Amino acid sequence: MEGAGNGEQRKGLWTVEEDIILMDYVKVHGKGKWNRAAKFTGLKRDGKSCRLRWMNYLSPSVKRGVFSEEEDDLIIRLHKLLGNRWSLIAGRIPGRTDNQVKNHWNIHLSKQLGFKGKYKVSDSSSKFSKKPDASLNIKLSSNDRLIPSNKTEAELQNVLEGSHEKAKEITSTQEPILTSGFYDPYLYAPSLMELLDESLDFLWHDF
DNA sequence: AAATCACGCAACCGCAGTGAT
DNA sequence: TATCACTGCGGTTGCGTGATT
Repeated sequence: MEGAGNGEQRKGLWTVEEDIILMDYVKVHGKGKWNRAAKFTGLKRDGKSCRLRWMNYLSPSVKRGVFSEEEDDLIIRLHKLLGNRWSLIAGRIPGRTDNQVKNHWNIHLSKQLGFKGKYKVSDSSSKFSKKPDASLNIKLSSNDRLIPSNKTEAELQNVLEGSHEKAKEITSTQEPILTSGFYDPYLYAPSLMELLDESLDFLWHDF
């Protein structure tokens, strides 16, 4: 990573001043239109960089700190089900971003589960070179998603959405508990994990 | 104390999908 | 319908820092 950019675009780590400018912009104009945000604020960053900074760091919904065992477990289960669909996995783990989940997987969980080093694409020409074991009856969608062959992508989404709704029901019937200013869903871990197991059973039935 | 190594994380890159014109 | 701008995603890179030699 280079420091201050040569000319127009700045790259590398964000400064506190840049963070404040971006936060102020979002406070007033809301999220989205990141290219416009970059121009409007005068930040020498492109829209993608602004978006990434907000999504992964500045957003108040981002939970920081170490991953709990429950989160690890959830990631492992969801990864088994979904493959490297980090955004989908992160979407089921409140407060965690796809980047966090991806990093955590590559650094900790892949080793823990005996993957050889962190996952690397062996052939740069192939974005998704890590194909599933052919002996497993897995099909790949147009996006190379891992989907049990007897389930459609829509079914998969429905089940996950259903789980999400159920999870909301479960959590809404219990007293919300804040940990360090963040709502900690894993205080409800038993119910949520049972729910996930149900979903996994459904998806992998006859698989 | 200095050099080296390994790890963790933030950020970049390229590509694909989607919506607006 | 075609084109373009924007957004989102996954893979990868490289910096910062603590541990080890």
